[in-house]
Amino acid sequence: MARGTRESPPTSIQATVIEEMRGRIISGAVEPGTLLSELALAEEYGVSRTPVREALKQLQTEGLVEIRPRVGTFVTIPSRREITELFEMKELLEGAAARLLAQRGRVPEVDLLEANLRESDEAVARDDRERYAELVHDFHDLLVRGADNHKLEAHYRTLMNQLAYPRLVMTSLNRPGRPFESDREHHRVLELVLAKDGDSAERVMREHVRESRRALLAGLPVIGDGPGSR
Amino acid sequence: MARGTRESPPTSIQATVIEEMRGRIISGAVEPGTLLSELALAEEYGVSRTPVREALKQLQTEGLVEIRPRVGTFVTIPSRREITELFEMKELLEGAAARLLAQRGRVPEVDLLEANLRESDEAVARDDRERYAELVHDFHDLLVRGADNHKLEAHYRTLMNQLAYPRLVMTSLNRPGRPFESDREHHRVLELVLAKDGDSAERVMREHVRESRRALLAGLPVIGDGPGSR
DNA sequence: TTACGATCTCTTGCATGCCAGAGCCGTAGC
DNA sequence: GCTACGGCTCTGGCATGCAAGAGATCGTAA
Repeated sequence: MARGTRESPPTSIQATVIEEMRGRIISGAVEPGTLLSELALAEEYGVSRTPVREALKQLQTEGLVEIRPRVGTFVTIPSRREITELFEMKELLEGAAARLLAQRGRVPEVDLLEANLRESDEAVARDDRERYAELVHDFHDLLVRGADNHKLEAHYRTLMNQLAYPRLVMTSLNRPGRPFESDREHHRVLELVLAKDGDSAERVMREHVRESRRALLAGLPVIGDGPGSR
Repeated sequence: MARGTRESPPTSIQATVIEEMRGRIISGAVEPGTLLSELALAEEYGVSRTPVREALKQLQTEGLVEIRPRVGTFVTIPSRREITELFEMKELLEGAAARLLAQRGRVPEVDLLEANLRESDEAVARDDRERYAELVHDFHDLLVRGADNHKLEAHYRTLMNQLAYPRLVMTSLNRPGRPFESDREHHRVLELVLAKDGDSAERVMREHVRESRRALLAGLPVIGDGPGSR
């Protein structure tokens, strides 16, 4: 599954290729639909096709590329349906994370979340959307980590990679008033977590995800449906 | 992701190996901890190491095997912690599936679920635990499919494969009275789905999963903690 | 001008060979 | 008897070469 961090010592070639390519895809450095030739990548990285091939195969299972046998490997173009599904999963998993975190009580992640919100308030106050986007990312990341369920975390990361989320956050934050609302919603969630009210924390977190999705899709150009909407 | 079914025409060698090995692992035909040598498997299937290697790599991302570089590939031994996490995810995803299904209204899967419960009642009545175990599996499968969210379904399948669930179901059903309770809980869930009460369907489904987990762990021998509990 | 077809090129799938790291086992020294 | 060391064997990591399928392209014929 998506291991965004960790493991620097046993840097096998394919692990390097995986991280590199994953970074390019989720950052948008390579456009969806782009052909990723094994040979071209191998030459670019100065390695043989084998590790590249294995890296692409893993990225396929992560849903980031699509390997069409004997044709080519392409950066996945998410269909509208898939995006909807991904947001459903985001809502689901983050909601669950909020619940689990609330059940755990005061753990280090909660302190970090409080610090995050303090800085978020400042960023919103001075309308620093760039910085606030980072803080939003950190907030959600901390929440999921705080749930202390590695499976949940791994699957969450995989799904968010498919959304290429970092690119999208800015879109939603550019809507007037959205940063302020977002920040307030974060506060409500954390309050409920501190109150150890798992049920409510989950519910409010879900609402927050739905709101952010709405804000995002409203500011997004229409995306052509990919071929794979069944 | 785990594609349990589909895709017979483009049967590449590695796809064959993946399905075969996955089947062996989740059915318990190979013990957890077993060494899976690339060379041995290649000879067994009469192919070269390459497709075997790629198959094992995919099974690793599915969490079914663990590749220790330069050492060997082993069937994953889930730690107690991982099992707990997997059940948390099961509760989460099946609960969400129940909610989503309830929102969809009367779809074909609902009819199939009703048929499933009719047969389940009979199986329980005549104490046919073998058959009832199958029906339980179908029930949960239908529920998740009925949620009509491919991402949810794919991740659910992956997680359940890690649990090697089919092997476990019988354990819980051997507890006196458990089949009857289980069947009744299924009925309650479906009733709420039919009433389109998503909130309650999710809540009851979660309770059901927790109950089945309890029944299962109670009848299970203590498993030694794997090394990989971080 | 258009439609069809052969060919040609690019793609991945698979086989094979070599290499380095890890672990094991036997042996030698204490 | 115990410990430490050295080689041996097994493991996967990687490089490379060939084959087959898919798609584009260009020429030819209607």
